[in-house]
Amino acid sequence: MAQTLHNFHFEDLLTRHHLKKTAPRLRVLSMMSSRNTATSQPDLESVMNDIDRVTLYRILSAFEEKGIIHKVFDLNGTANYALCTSNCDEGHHHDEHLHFNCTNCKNVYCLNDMQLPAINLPAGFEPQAFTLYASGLCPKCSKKAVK
Amino acid sequence: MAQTLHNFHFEDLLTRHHLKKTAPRLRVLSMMSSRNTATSQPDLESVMNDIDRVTLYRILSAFEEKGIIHKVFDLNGTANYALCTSNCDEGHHHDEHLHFNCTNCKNVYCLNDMQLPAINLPAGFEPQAFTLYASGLCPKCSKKAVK
DNA sequence: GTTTAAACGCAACAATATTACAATTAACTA
DNA sequence: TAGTTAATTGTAATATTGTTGCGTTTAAAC
Ligand SMILES: [Mn+2]
Ligand SMILES: [Mn+2]
Ligand SMILES: [Zn+2]
Ligand SMILES: [Zn+2]
Repeated sequence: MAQTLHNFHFEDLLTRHHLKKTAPRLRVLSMMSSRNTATSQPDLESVMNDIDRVTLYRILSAFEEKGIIHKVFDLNGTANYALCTSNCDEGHHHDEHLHFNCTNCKNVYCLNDMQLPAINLPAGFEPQAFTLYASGLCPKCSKKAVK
Repeated sequence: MAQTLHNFHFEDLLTRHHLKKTAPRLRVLSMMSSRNTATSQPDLESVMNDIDRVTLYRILSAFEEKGIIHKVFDLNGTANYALCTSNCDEGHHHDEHLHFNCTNCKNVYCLNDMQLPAINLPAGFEPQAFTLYASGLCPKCSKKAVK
């Protein structure tokens, strides 16, 4: 996480997905990759406050469609966005990892390594995707709590 | 589900939680208990369109605080509400069951019997609650799909 | 350099949610 | 049973989040 990705990586990413390289898009990618947690819509909006809100929404939905980022709602129903690390395809994500929502700092962590256990459902239900959330204290906040 | 609950049950419920028995509250309880799926905020609002929106929000948050209902966001981030069946306490829910969101009819099902498997997290994370969602086709919609 | 589809910015609007305060009423008490 | 009061409701104003339509700009292709 917080791996040092350079601008040409993002430019590459955009080209591969047939998206024009534009300043707003590169900024969104750069911001997201600089964090080790997902970024909430309000955060995005305040940091990118010189980019039009509509443009931001369009960038986010384009990225999501292309499989570049995924959207996850936190416990308060707020949208959070994070880069996909699991080679998601256009229109087909497979980010079935655990999301951890800290009740203290509100951050949403993508725990990419945590695979979901097998779940079986009552007869009749035909599941296509699973999402697992955990909430509680993240490492930083649990340390503070000990003090 | 869709168990025939009578008005005096709800009145009882309200008294037990030190909530005044009012028409809007009884109607919300009655509506929710008549369904076997969670009720979305838009649904609630349109069915209860003669109750003020603010009142509705206040009823919902009061019920949630008291452990009478629980709130679950569907895949689109829309709030859905369902009665608690797991003896939730004031300020402390334990509705850790699976929620199934049908991609066709959009209904949210509380699968109260499905317990979550044990999940272990990376070091440092201190989970307090888990939430598991599945999406796909519900029994009704999967039947239709076969035709 | 020209062309053009894609992307952006702006304005208007829709949906969801919250806050402040005045009016009403369910529940308690005398 | 009437009177009192805190809880609840209604109303208005505002905030936040998200969408749509349309004119302008620009990255990319030729
Ligand atoms: Mn994630
Ligand atoms: Mn439920
Ligand atoms: Zn935290
Ligand atoms: Zn269905």
